[in-house]
Amino acid sequence: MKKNPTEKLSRLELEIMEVLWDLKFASIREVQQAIPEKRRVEYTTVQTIIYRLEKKQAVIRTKKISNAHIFEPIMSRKSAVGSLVDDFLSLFGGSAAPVMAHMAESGKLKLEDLKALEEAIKKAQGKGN
Amino acid sequence: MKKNPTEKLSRLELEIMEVLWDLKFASIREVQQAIPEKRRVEYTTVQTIIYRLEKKQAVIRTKKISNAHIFEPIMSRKSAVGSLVDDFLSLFGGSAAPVMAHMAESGKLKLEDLKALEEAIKKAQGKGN
DNA sequence: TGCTTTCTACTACACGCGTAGTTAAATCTA
DNA sequence: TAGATTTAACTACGCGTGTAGTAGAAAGCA
Repeated sequence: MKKNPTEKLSRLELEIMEVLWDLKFASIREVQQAIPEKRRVEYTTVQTIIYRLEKKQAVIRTKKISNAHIFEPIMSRKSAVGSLVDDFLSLFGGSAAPVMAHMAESGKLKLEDLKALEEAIKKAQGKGN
Repeated sequence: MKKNPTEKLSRLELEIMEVLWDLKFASIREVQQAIPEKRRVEYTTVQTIIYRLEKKQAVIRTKKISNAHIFEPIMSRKSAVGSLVDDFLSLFGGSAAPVMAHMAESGKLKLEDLKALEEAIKKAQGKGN
């Protein structure tokens, strides 16, 4: 009954995980520097978030280079995004259709997107069957 | 520069708005009773949320029946859902495609859903052009 | 070896949210 | 009209999140 697999990440936690998924491993300073200037936050803020990610078992510290710890992601991007999506869909009863409909209506979804999606779904179903 | 149009609603706020959109108007007690037993919360909790919705300009109290206030939604479902969707998409750079892709991959989106969506998009685009 | 820089570890704090208790006023009922 | 019921109005509180400060240890440099 453990609930740790795929704990939900917050906005900033996700942003930092993106950096780590990209770099594979990094120190806190490196993560901070890798955040686009527009959204960059203080070193200690990044530190706090990474510690929280550590508690959530999304990252681990693997080694120490001089006096800096090196962190690596252990939660996969797929599972992180997945739980965010699930959580969001749960607001609408758990099904994707109404959300999609809204995106379509507001022009966020284009026909090309749908074409690509159909392919993806066909592929996924092929795998499933 | 007012930021009130379409303030973001939380999970519970949304649930209560759903009730109000459905009933058109209701007292706090009526809202509470309308929430499915599984998720029903205390009267005072509903009250607190409705007060917060009032501050966010999502509902207003229109009249008083004996000693109970009657509330009505003034934020539209469309704009409420819209800002939630936008907010969520902003986690992924604001575009819908990656989110869709994940839903497709995890089987949350079916081909039938896509068919329906295509229709919706065509209709919306027709309107747009 | 002592000064400077950098990083760690810890703490703080405000705000939103979910949740609900308390107190008092208004209304209903016997 | 007095007691019971229902509302309203206010307050509280813990958790998650974004944000960062501070103190002290470690490492690099002169």
